[in-house]
Amino acid sequence: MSQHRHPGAPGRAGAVPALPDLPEATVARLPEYLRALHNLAEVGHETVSSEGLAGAAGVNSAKLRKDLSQLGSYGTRGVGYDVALLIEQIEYVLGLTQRRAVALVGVGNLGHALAGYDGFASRGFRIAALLDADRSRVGEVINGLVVRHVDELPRVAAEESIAIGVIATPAAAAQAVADQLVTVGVTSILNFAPCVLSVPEGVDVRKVDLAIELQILSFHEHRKASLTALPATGGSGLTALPGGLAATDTQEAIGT
Amino acid sequence: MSQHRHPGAPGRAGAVPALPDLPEATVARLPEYLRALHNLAEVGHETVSSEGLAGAAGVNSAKLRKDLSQLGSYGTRGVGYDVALLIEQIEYVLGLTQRRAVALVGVGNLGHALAGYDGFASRGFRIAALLDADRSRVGEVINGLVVRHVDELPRVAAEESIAIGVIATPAAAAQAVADQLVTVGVTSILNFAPCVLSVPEGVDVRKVDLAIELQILSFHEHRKASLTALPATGGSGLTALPGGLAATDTQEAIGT
DNA sequence: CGCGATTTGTGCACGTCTTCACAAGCGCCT
DNA sequence: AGGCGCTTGTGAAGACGTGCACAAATCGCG
Ligand SMILES: NC(=O)c1ccc[n+]([C@@H]2O[C@H](COP(=O)([O-])OP(=O)(O)OC[C@H]3O[C@@H](n4cnc5c(N)ncnc54)[C@H](O)[C@@H]3O)[C@@H](O)[C@H]2O)c1
Ligand SMILES: NC(=O)c1ccc[n+]([C@@H]2O[C@H](COP(=O)([O-])OP(=O)(O)OC[C@H]3O[C@@H](n4cnc5c(N)ncnc54)[C@H](O)[C@@H]3O)[C@@H](O)[C@H]2O)c1
Repeated sequence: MSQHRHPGAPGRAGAVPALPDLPEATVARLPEYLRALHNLAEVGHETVSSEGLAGAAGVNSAKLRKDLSQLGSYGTRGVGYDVALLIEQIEYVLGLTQRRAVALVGVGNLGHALAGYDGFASRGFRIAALLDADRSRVGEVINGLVVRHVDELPRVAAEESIAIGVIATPAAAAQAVADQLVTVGVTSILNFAPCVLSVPEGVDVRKVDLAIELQILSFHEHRKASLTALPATGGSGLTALPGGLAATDTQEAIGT
Repeated sequence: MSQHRHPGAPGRAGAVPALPDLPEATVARLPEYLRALHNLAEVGHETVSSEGLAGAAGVNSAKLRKDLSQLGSYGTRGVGYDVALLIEQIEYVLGLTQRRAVALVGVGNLGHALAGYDGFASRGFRIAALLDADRSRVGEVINGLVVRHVDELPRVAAEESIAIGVIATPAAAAQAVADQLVTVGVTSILNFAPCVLSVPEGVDVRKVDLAIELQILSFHEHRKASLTALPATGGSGLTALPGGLAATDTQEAIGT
């Protein structure tokens, strides 16, 4: 019964965990499901239906079921999904069973905020190093970590096994930093600098650009403003649910 | 021929220039083109080919041309696009001809970084207010702006015309803040708190979740690692695709 | 004035993602 | 045991996004 052998969780595995080749869109949503599941677990839910979880994660329930079926997951018809098991499954697929080491390069305005952020630790990551080019910042201690000079990157990479590099330097320096990260073997980069990075094949880059998000919102504002002649749909009022559970799935959140 | 009236550039506008109904994917890329165009303009380029701009923005040139054609934009065959004109066009479509006012709620760790960020001002936005619930933070001056209590939101909204609300509070408070923003008429929200927001129809929400980005990267690390263990498959593998496309989801190798 | 070089704009085919709708499976109750 | 209500997993259809390949348009030059 509880002996559902899940595809490759640490305990047992046929041979190769055989990571299914998940669609990118699914991969991007798994972390959201995971967050929702942790919230549910905290409130004591042992199982959850696709409808319930979809609501908590802000997606369509059919999409959620398809996503979960993709990773060979196990729900029970008529009952739903086992929350704990599903957490374990998703964490395994996302590679969160090992706590990955993150190197943060650029400890300025934004870097400070990131360094002090506890969301890293609580979601499967560990800041292994803070690096900056400014010698006057080197030595500063943030959250128990000392800022080291970026030239020490090779040494740091040798000491710790850096899985992910985070770039929070000005755009002008970002490409150089990316090159350095790649040189020391980093194959995943999260870039906060507003610029395009060029990296060799096999290296993944994701970017976060605040201004782009705002500009997308601006576009929709503009569009909405130009439609003011249209009748408003019956305002249903806001649903204020206790933080954590959002039941209505009617939201305009724009994906990707 | 020049009869092409471009939608409504500053010069004058008939009335409402009927914003074309752009695909979301296109909207999401326009800001990237805009950034690249500004860079090009700074270096003195007066025109740019789709190939050139696509390179600078990190996308496929056919996609770029299709995007630009969507917004009825004008290139000149055999020449390319006029950089200044294109900037004007895109800024118009994105609604950046008016500098939009942003209210930032939650001036903590992250909020401080955002408040001190000059990327707002330089990309078409103006921080109109800093708000926090913690009375001990009220009165603090950041970057020339004073932190006000969140209860003053209605007054602030009346004074300034807030177009966009940015939420940088803990997740537990985010829904309540969103409700407050909606109440005072804000219809676009950028949410940094790791939670799903429930908002009435007509309100747009975009979210930025650092942990999700990291977890997506983690998945690809995991997948890459599980492939390294395997023998080279057939050997077709990675034979230096010249500038070809190896892009999986975000971006990978980009030639210039 | 016409020609060739260049580059845009787009028709088309293909792949990915979303959503609906429903059969199959499960547990509970009688 | 059997039936009933609930929920999953998935086939199929359609919407959406992508990239190729090429005709149409424009410029510069002889
Ligand atoms: N502050 C924000 O809220 C915010 C928001 C979105 C994006 N960003 C982007 O994030 C980046 C950082 O922003 P910021 O406000 O923290 O800037 P900042 O100037 O405060 O900090 C940049 C830091 O990077 C360091 N640095 C510069 N070159 C370096 C190099 N080659 N190697 C290592 N470190 C180097 C600097 O010494 C400095 O400490 C910028 O690209 C900015 O556009 C910032
Ligand atoms: N720090 C980061 O780098 C980072 C990165 C990604 C996401 N986040 C998220 O951003 C949010 C803020 O993070 P932080 O590190 O700045 O936290 P923080 O605790 O430092 O700051 C939160 C601020 O919000 C204020 N606040 C609380 N309730 C409020 C309310 N109802 N109305 C107005 N203000 C209120 C608090 O007084 C505090 O000043 C969190 O949800 C966090 O998960 C932070």
